[in-house]
Amino acid sequence: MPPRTDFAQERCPVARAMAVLGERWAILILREAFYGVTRFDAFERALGIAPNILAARLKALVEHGVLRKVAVEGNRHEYRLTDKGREVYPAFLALKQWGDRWMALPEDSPVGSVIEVVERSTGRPVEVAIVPAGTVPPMTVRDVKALPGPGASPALRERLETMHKDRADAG
Amino acid sequence: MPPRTDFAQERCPVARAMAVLGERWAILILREAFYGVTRFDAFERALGIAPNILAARLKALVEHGVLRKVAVEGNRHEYRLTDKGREVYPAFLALKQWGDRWMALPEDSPVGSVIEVVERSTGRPVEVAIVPAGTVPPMTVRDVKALPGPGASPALRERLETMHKDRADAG
DNA sequence: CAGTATCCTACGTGATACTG
DNA sequence: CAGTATCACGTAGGATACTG
Repeated sequence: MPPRTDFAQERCPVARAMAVLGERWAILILREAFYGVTRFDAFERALGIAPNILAARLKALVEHGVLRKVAVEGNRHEYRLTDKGREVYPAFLALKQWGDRWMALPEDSPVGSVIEVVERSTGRPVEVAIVPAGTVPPMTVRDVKALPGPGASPALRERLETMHKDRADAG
Repeated sequence: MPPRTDFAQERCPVARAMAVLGERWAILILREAFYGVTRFDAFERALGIAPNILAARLKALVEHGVLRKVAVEGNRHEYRLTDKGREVYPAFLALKQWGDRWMALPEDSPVGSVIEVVERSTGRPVEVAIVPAGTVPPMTVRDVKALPGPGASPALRERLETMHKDRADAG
């Protein structure tokens, strides 16, 4: 039986990226990580994912160097973003932008997206764009903040608020 | 058996995006489309994908409105990018950038990436960046050109050249 | 709290052969 | 050329129960 082609060995960097990020849950786990989640059970509840598959996905992400597993007091662990993981953020944001624009559901609020991402220092909304290399100051996930957009549910609103409080910086 | 959770119904736009793009072959099919491929057998050869699965993936992409199937003379067809499909490009480029930086293989040329994307009008290399919304002129896949980078194989070089010749514009 | 351990199923994938 | 038709397989995903 031919094993499915291993994209990690492909020449194309996008194929290799998808070997890590293309798995259905990977990006959603990273989404939570970007929003500040670090603990197993927090991922579990936020995603509604079975613990066995969450464990498998986290393990894969750690093996790929996107997250690191850090022991904290009392055999607890935290899953923290690495630099490699943090740099997924532009791709993530690009996907969010595309999803907002092109994958809206009929029942979605017409007024706007569920989450708005703004520059942390100025509060201005940000976007992902193709630009001539080196012409704009680099901005990372650390420079931005997720705010509840017009379409956000009360539950999401609360989640985002508690997050910003907890956030000591999960570097 | 509970069907796997349908990401297309999720609240998160990224989840919905991944319902379409997260499937392993989808992005690679789009890669070829971005590089100008439109015909079934051209996708088949470029990707080394089995015809049945290519057919299934193309069908899904058409259903999602990312490609359109256009009849041309002599029961031939072309798969052309829609606006929705073209706007995947920033996300694609972001993934390429990340793959180039973080998923390099040991045997990769240390000198640079296999494909370099440059602004069509000026020849300057481009990149994807997070910017304050509305501060840069929007650039699309039509404004850029893929060139063989330092690490490109002769075969790839030739593919890119013939592409740029063929390219009448697959809108 | 942070996972393992089982068991199960559907689907994405693959090879190959065939058709209008 | 542009696919469809079979058949088969592995594995991500899921439910649930259990452990240090």
